Amino acid sequence: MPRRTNTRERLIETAADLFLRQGYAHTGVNEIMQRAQTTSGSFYHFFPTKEDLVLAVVDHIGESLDTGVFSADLAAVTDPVERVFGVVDSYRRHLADNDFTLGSPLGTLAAELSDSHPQVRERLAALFTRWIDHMEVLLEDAGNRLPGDLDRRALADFILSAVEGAAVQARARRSLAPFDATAAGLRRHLGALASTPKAAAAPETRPRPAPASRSSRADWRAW
Amino acid sequence: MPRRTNTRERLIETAADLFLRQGYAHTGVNEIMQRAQTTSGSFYHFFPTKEDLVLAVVDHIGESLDTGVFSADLAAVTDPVERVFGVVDSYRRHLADNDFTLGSPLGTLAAELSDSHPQVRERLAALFTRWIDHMEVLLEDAGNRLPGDLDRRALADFILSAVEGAAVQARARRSLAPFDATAAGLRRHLGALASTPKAAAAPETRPRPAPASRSSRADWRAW
DNA sequence: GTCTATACCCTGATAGAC
DNA sequence: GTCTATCAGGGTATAGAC
Repeated sequence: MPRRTNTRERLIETAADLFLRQGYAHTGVNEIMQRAQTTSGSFYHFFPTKEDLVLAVVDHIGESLDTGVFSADLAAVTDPVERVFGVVDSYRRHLADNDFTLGSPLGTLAAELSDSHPQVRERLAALFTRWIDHMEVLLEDAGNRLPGDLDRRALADFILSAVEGAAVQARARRSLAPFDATAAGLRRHLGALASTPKAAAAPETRPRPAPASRSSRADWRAW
Repeated sequence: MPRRTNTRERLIETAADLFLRQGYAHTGVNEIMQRAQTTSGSFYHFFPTKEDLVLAVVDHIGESLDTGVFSADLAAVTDPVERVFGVVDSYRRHLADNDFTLGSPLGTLAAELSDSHPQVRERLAALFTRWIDHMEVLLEDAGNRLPGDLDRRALADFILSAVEGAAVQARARRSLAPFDATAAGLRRHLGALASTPKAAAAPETRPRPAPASRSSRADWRAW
């Protein structure tokens, strides 16, 4: 008895999981179809080609950025700088909860497909930019706790690089140690930047949408 | 007239180039053989399986770490902290010289193969560790220019994460801007750590092997 | 929208002469 | 150590009934 309502979503989520685990090229459409409990007819009804599927996967990851990592658990944290580390911690949980079998969605796909699949690369580049946009807002929100002349966008680039690299390193070494060392480095870095605290100025708070009901553990598949 | 002396090396170098460009799974042994000007008989004489080849590629990258990135151009720089940024800059040149078609050797292979190819993952993990070992030595060499209680190994982890992540990001965005922002972040970070300069103490110098003759531009294939 | 059956190619790998 | 010829299997994708 085939589920007939959400086949497309099942395919996308199944593919996302497999692509992040084993890579795009190493994952056959047959495997995707089997795990998603569908057949060839359905698959190619929704996705004319395998590349169309990975594009949909990237879009799916993009949607998940806003609804998951950027808001879910993090909405509860009011301090903008702490929200930065909320994002960092969501990467950490992603690694630990899956026992290092899943890489960072953006970084993993980017590493494999940046050169050979231009359309994928473009969309991933756009998502990296959105990640930085979001981070920049948080750093802006930190207001006078960071130096006024600080290039917040460059700092966001730096944070993204550190987190993505930490994820790759942690996965290869199967250890959270390099990730934690990286996170500690970022903390020290932001701490040093804020080393001229304006007499512990009250943390900036902007009106924020009410936190959505959230699961106790944010995992990236549930983004 | 077949070259009969260095077929094995040609195969390894050709494969390394292709794996870093397009990925391991996306690169067929046929393509490798053609580009290396060899045939199936030779290939399987040296490498019983495709995975044996990628293991050899990883070992090759490992050798190149010492002979290339870690020593070539950098041996000329005496200041240990500047040598750290010499390594960072070798990543930058690697990206720019190849117009973002090649990723970081360690990070690219790790991202694709960490979960599906345990042996590859193990060797890459060992190389990451060696990278950090090397970096740690440089940071030790910096002596009293860095705080005595600073965890130099953790700092090395942080630097590696930042550089690897910056490479992925730069490749996806086809821009050096995120890389440069990351490098600038690292500079600021090390600068802040050394913000208590012991009245500009004379830079530590340790006896160092004479710099080998070096090409004007260090590219990773020539590691 | 989903099913079955299948085309067709390219993949990694082998055999055996030279 | 290198060559040519070839295999078996899995890869993506298609056709057409329901």
